Amino acid sequence: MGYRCLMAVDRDHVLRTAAALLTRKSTATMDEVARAAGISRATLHRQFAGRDALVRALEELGLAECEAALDAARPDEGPAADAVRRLVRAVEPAAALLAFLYTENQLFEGDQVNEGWNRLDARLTALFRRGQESGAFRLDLPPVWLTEALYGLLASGAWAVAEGRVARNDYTHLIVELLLGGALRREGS
Amino acid sequence: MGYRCLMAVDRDHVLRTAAALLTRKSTATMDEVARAAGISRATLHRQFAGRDALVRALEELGLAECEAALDAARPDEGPAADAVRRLVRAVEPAAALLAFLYTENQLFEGDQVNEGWNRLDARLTALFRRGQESGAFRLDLPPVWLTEALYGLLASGAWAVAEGRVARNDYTHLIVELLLGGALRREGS
DNA sequence: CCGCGATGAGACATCAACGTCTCACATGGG
DNA sequence: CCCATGTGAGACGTTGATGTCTCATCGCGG
Repeated sequence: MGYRCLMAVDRDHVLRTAAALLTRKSTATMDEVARAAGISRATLHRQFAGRDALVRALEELGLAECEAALDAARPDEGPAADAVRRLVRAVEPAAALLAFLYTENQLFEGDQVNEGWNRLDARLTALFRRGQESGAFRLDLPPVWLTEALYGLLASGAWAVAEGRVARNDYTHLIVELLLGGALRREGS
Repeated sequence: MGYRCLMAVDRDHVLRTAAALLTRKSTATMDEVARAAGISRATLHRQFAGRDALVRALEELGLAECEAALDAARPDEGPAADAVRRLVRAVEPAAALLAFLYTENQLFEGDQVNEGWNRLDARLTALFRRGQESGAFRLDLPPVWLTEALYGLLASGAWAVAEGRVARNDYTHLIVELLLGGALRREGS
């Protein structure tokens, strides 16, 4: 018996290929997704009941990667600003997928948003709140807004990189510096 | 003779209604768009050859509103930071439409992006560059990135408002303060 | 060598949106 | 009053993606 082990690795490969494709072309066909993954449409359909199931699986993948990045960033250790820096750096590989899911979720008109996003939002919001309470972050920008803005900047950055407007290596720096420091020069430096 | 004047006002009304609907549900049907505008699908088709034509028209509308907002903000007068503030305030009414077009354009895979966007990008980039050259903006964030980030924040803000996460009245303030000042408290204040 | 399971290729029906068409209506001007 | 124009309602064919199905093939273990 094969223990279905091959199916598992294939599934992950298909998922990541689909993520890479749908990130670039969010309206890609099931056939295109299958072709991109090097499998037939039939096999794709055997692993994911339909397009919805595929998107759901991508959602869980992106969510898991974000949570993993957040865990790796140790959001409760050290200055909040440094934690944000670590977080953005850690989440960079998943940024494109996150951008896809972020815009995709705009058309889930309130039906069922994966509960996982709420948990992730809560953790991010908590990080920003910690920054405020420690005196490092300003108080007139609500943690909820900072969370939302982080999503937006991650997506914008991913697209800017994809279109060649900014260098891939600058991605983390540009996002972190803008989110934390803003465009204005600081009086201190 | 009716001078076709009624068609003009109807066209504008349809366009704005479509903008409001597609902003919330980017996959809305032509039938839904027509119904939302209070007209029949046939009439909608008489005014816009197809869905593509409708999106193109929306693109021109959003572009025109952005250019108008930029004109009204007088981007060449006074401190660049104040100009950005005026710009965000002026572009707020068009923010939702801009958010729709911003994500919609992600799937124009390089074919034909309306030349108007390039002009708008150039004007925004020039504003940020002026801020750098005047010494007000930091130099390690390229104007191109600031432009891209502005789009992203405008979209994020529009969605956050639509979902009730932030108050509509705070929209301008939140975006401008984050874009210019960042999340960190400034040493000076 | 045989059989089992997974796969690829492709046919097939379904469905939703689209675009086009016709026809009836009603509204307003001549 | 009459007609021209714009409109609503709806039928119709087309298209593209989807989901399901069958069948031939291939690889691998027994």
